[in-house]
Amino acid sequence: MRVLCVAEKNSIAKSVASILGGGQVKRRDTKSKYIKNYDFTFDFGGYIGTAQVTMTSVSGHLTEASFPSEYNSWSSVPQDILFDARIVTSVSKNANVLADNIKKEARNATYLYIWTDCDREGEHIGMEITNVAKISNPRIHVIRADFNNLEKRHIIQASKRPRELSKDAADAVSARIELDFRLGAIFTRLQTLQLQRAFEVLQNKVISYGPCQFPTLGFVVDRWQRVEDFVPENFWSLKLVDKRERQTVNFSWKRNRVYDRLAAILFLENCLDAKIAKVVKVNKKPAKRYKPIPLSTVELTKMGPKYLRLSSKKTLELAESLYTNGFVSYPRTETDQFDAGMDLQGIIGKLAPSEDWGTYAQGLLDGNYRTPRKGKHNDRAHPPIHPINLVHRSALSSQDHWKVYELITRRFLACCSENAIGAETIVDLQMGDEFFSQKGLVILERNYLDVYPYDKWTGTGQLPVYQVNEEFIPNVLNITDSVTTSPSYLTEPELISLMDANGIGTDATMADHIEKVQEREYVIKRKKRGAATEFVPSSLGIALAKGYDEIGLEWSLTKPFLRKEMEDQLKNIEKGQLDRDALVQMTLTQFRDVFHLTKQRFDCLKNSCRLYLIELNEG
DNA sequence: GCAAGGTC
Repeated sequence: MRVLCVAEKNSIAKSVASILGGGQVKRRDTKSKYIKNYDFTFDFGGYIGTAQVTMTSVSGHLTEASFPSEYNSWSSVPQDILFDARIVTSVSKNANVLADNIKKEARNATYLYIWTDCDREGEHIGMEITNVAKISNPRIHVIRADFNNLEKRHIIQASKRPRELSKDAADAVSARIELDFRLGAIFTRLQTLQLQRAFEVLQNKVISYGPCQFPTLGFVVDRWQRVEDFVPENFWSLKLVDKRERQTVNFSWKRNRVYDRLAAILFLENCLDAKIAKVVKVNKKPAKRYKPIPLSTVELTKMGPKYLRLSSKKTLELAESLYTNGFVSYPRTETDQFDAGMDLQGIIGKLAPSEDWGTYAQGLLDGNYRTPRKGKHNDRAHPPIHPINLVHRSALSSQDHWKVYELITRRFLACCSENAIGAETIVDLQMGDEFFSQKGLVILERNYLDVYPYDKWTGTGQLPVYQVNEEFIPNVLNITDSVTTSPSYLTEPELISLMDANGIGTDATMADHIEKVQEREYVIKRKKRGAATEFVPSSLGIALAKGYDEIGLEWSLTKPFLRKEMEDQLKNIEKGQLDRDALVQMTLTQFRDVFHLTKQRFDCLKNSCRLYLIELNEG
């Protein structure tokens, strides 16, 4: 009996082989330097029993979609033909050696045991592997492992309880692949050809459309528009100052601000008439600053730009490099909760010899350890990102590698710590009919803050003593006038939050889309004052967004709704509630209308480009 | 020369 096991990536193949094979695993090289074949014997029990096992892997998707070559010419093929042109699915160039490996290893196997990640893409990759294996062995039996972590007991259990691949999940992915491919090609060709023809400055540019890149651009343009539309407004506020015990206490007005000067004067007069302020409430309560939740990919890609001066893309790349070198766990995960079974203190133990956070880690082991908080996500495939091994900064290839490793490690230690604890005093005053209040915060125990410099919690200090019902005459009582400040342009973490909330891209691809809109010169990253960066749309980016708005589609292509709707429907396919072909046809019908209207009203895009690329640029 | 999603 021979069983061929295939995982989504080498790291899983290696781990699973070492669990199932015990110490008796033989490693064979393949023609790919990333992929190995692992041979061992294992008793699967049940109908398979003891078998000779080869465990190998692919490296993500094996195949890619393309049109037959007669559709290659942009200029001679009308774009709308691509709505129903045949799509050829073939093994992608760099996956050929992997496909050959599977064909060869499948030849003498009775079972093909799929060990891809248990998510939607993993089911599809499983189908791709199946199709390739059946070329050399049409009779091979296909089963699939149901696993969501690499704990020994769990993996052994999964090996004895296979299930079938989910056709529904794979169908959802295949719908996504077809739609993204067709629509990307159709609208990219349309926009590029028409705009290149009309504008000299665009002649060498590809004006791509993508269902993720366009909404990404849209978010940047929306914020830019809000900044453009901003009109400063005057507002007025009451200021009440009390001086006692050599402290100056600024009370803030409960109404915060009013936009009418006369109103402010009336409120002030009401206070002045009362002459004295009365303490109506003194509330002392414990205050807490919660430690962070375990680190997911989305959160990591936000922290890079925010705290490390690295782009989201670069942050993820560095984390991947740390992962392949065995320093941190798998960096592409939605999970922000640790499974109860994980030995977190064991990891802390490995971190304890460090000269950077060793003392802190030892403190956790000596009694300060607290169970991490749980976030709301669990992809049932990977744990939150955490350190695997201690590494010295001199052993890493760059300072940036160290910055990311340090962030992941400090985040992990913070997760295993106690919340920061403080004491808060809130004093409420009444003067006439108006109310004022001030808060004093004293930090009592910093706890996780000691190892986690990315969080700041600054105490405002102790307030002087106030007694309830005490009355006093304020030292200062007057009106302040100010002007509202403009919103700021979108930052990278804000953009990622918007993409995340609207289902644009996946955790691992958001950074790519952000990179892509810059590469296409739709969006420009620029430095704010200080270290931070912000995104502004280019003239071309604005022109595209405005132009599509003008066309008057029900949902503009630069808005996130279309993608969000598609995501929801993919979930329905996954649940078996919607047919794959039905969704594809429905969506293509919808986009045929979008295409014809866009083509018919293409002048909107041209006019918009003329305005933003030429006229406004000349001024 | 087109997309987005895996992965190294």
